[in-house]
Amino acid sequence: MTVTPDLEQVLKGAELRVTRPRVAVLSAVHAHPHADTDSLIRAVRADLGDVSHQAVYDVLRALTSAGLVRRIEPSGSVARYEARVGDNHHHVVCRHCGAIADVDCAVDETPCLTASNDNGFVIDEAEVIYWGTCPACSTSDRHRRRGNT
Amino acid sequence: MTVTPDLEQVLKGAELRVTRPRVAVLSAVHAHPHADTDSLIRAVRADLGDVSHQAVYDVLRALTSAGLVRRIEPSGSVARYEARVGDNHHHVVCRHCGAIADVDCAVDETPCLTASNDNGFVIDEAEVIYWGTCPACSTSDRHRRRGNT
DNA sequence: GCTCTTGTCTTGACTCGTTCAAGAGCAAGG
DNA sequence: CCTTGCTCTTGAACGAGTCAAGACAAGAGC
Repeated sequence: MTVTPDLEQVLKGAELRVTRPRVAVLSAVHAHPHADTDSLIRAVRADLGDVSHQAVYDVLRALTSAGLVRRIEPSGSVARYEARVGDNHHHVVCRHCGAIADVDCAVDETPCLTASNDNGFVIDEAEVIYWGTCPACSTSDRHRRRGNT
Repeated sequence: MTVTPDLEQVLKGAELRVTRPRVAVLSAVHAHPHADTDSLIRAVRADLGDVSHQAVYDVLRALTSAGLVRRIEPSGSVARYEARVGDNHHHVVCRHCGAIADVDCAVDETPCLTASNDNGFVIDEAEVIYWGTCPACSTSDRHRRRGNT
C-alpha cells in the first residue's frame, strides 16, 4: 500500500511522531470503520508485516487521546475504533451479528440529549447507542449469532 | 437481614425458583443501584455467608434475561446492575470517579427510538449515556485536578 | 551527515472480569 | 416422601487489555 501523506499531516497536526505503525493504524481505522482491535492488528500486519499487538494498543490509545480516533464499546463487545470524530453522530448496533452503523444525530432539537435532571453533574457529552436488528439479520432471523442474545 | 417476601413474589412472578442466593442477589441489586458484580458478591456474602461468585454471576444472568434487573456497561467500567426496569431512563457517568446516576428521559415515552437514518435497522431500544463530571469531582476539579483519569 | 535525546516499539508475563465444565445439592411437583 | 431437573459449588480456563524493561528509531541540534 502506498504511503498516504495526508495521514502523516494529520499525525503531525496532532503533534504526534510519524512512524510506520502509527500511519498504518490510522489508515486501518480509516479503512475499517468500527473495527475491533484484533481486526486492526491484522490489517496493520497485512500492511507492515510484523507489528506487536502492544504497539497497536499503544498507538490506538495515543490516537484516541489526541482526538484522531474515537473508541466505542457496545455492551458485550470488545473495543472498536472509528475515524469519524468531531461530528456528533451515534451508532446502531445489531443484537444478533454485532454489526455497527453510523447514525446522524437523531433529532435537531435532541430531546434526549438534554437531561431532565442532571443530578448536579456537568454533562459534556451524550452517547447514544441504538439497539436493534440489522437488515441482514431481519431477513434471515435465524442466522448465525455472534453476540450474546 | 430479614427475609423479603416481596422479592420472592417477584421471582415467582418471573417463573424463577426461589432460592436464598437469588433472593439475596435481587435484594442486593435493589439496595445498591449501579453496583458492580464484586460489590454485589460482597453484599450477598454479608447476607448469606458464603456464596460462590459463580452463583452470583449465574443468578445475575438469570435475573437479567428474566427482565428483573438491567445490566449496564459504561465504557472503561465493569458490568453494573440496577433494579429499575420497565421505565426508559438513562444514566450519567462521571469521567473521573465513575459514579453513575439515573436520568429520567426528557420525554415520557421513548422518543429516542427515532433515528434520523436507521440504515434499515429495526431499532427496539435506545441507550443513552451522558458523560460528565459529578458534583464531588467538580469541586475537587478546582484544585487543579485535570485530565482523563 | 552524525550524534543525542526522547518518545516509541518489542517481548513476555501478568491481571482481572467473566465464563466453562462436572458434580453435588436443593426447590418444586406428584 | 420421592423423583426430577434446575441451581449452586468447586476449580480451572479464557481473553481483552495492561504492565514492565529494554531495544530501537524519529526528530533536533551540531
